[in-house]
Amino acid sequence: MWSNHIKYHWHMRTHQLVLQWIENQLSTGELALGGRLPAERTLAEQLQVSRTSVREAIRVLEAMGVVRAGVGSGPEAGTVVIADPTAALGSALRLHVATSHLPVADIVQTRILLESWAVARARTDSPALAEAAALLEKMEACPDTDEFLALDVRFHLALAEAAGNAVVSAMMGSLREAIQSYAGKLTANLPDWDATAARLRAEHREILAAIHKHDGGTAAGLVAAHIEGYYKEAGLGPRDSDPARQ
Amino acid sequence: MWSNHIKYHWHMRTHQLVLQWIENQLSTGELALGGRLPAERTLAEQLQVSRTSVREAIRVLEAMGVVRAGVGSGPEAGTVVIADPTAALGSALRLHVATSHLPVADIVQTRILLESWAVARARTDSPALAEAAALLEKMEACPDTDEFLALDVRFHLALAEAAGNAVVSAMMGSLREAIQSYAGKLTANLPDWDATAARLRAEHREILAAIHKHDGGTAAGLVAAHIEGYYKEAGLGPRDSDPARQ
DNA sequence: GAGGTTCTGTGGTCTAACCACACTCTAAAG
DNA sequence: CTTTAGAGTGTGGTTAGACCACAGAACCTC
Repeated sequence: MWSNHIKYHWHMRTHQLVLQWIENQLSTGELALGGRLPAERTLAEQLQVSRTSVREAIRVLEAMGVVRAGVGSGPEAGTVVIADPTAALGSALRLHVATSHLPVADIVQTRILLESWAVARARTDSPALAEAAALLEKMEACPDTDEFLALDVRFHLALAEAAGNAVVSAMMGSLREAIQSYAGKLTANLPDWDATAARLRAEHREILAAIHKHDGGTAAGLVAAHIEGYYKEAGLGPRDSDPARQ
Repeated sequence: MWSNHIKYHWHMRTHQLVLQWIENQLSTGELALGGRLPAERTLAEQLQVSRTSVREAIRVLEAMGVVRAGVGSGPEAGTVVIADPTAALGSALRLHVATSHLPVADIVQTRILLESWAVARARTDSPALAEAAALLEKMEACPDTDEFLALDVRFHLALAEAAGNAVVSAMMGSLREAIQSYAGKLTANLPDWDATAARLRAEHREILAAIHKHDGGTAAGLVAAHIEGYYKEAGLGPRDSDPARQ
């Protein structure tokens, strides 16, 4: 995005230079996950720029989930490299939804796409599946609606992770916030929450069972129907909700 | 991401406050697409923070593709609200690929997933399809390999847009950089580029034809085979490359 | 009226301070 | 000797104020 744009007369802004330097360090492996960036003042001196510019670059990386900044000293302090792709995608999605340029219906549709794909190829031995099962247990005896929804989102996230595709997992994770936010609003439209919750639990069990029977196709269909059914029941179905099919 | 973290003793950083304020303005519609933020100095005074903090917030928004900052005066100047979801996702993906936490194989796999889904439900009357056809024409007489690849990426991007899902389009767009970067590297492994290029063109035509015949299923299959075939020919197939199926 | 010239407001950058924090070291107290 | 209270050190967080480059607008001069 920043570099590679062969625009002559393009005066690269200073913080982008810092960004480029750090990205290069990441590419060459000189900076790896868990590694720490030089202190802001040090880095500023090294690159011959002001600390301000260094900080702007770090803010961007932080928003992207690439680093985490911590004050003080010790292992928790300093600016350390992390890997949280979800952070960037999630914030970006939320912001663009705020500008009304990413319709909620599209998000639901995308969720169905990603999730049905993921369960269709979920690995039976994935630890994420075990986590999903555990979450399902918790949901069995969960009286609170909000807590139930939170668990529900985590359950679906776990399903998405079971396919073992980091990009798909990250994208699903980034939808999490958006999903939880309006899923909560939708419960108000439901006539009988207890009945709905019971149905959701039952459907979750069916999905897990299908996965364990290595019946990916069925699992995908169940997931699609599950999500679709919820939004339809709440009166806000995606504009075209059947999953990827061919 | 920023708020909602119910951590007591959590001192929100100043630039996050600015971020929150701006996001709120976007949500309520007081700031809309094409609108201009108050000048940095003005905003700093309004929110009773330093200009530095305002700038850090703006840097983040800029990286997310939410605003564009321009110097000088006139319509091109100032900090303007834009909508470029691709920017955020693209940069984030590139950075996380740099940290080796998003395997290329996963990206290819995700590309196949999104793209085959998109063509399966492409709207025949979509302007994106017309653009795809135009790009195809250009590729017919394109001697340069790099240029051909650039056109190829744009062609596939247009296909993804034809489904009319903004989120899917944004995600595909964000993969663009990553795709083009290693697609270029892969050409070195090809024994006969001219032959390959001819085949790719032919496959593109088939895909477009299938879409226009409203045969989404066939189109999806063709796209999957098309992408998969290329990477296999170059000796770097995704680890599991068949598209969503049920 | 056409052509410069100055004015004004914008973001871009830098410096130099100060703060809060969390660990580390040290020296006094027991 | 152990414990503990305090100073020391290095980190990011924040601020104020200054200066620059830029681009349009308003103003003059010819």
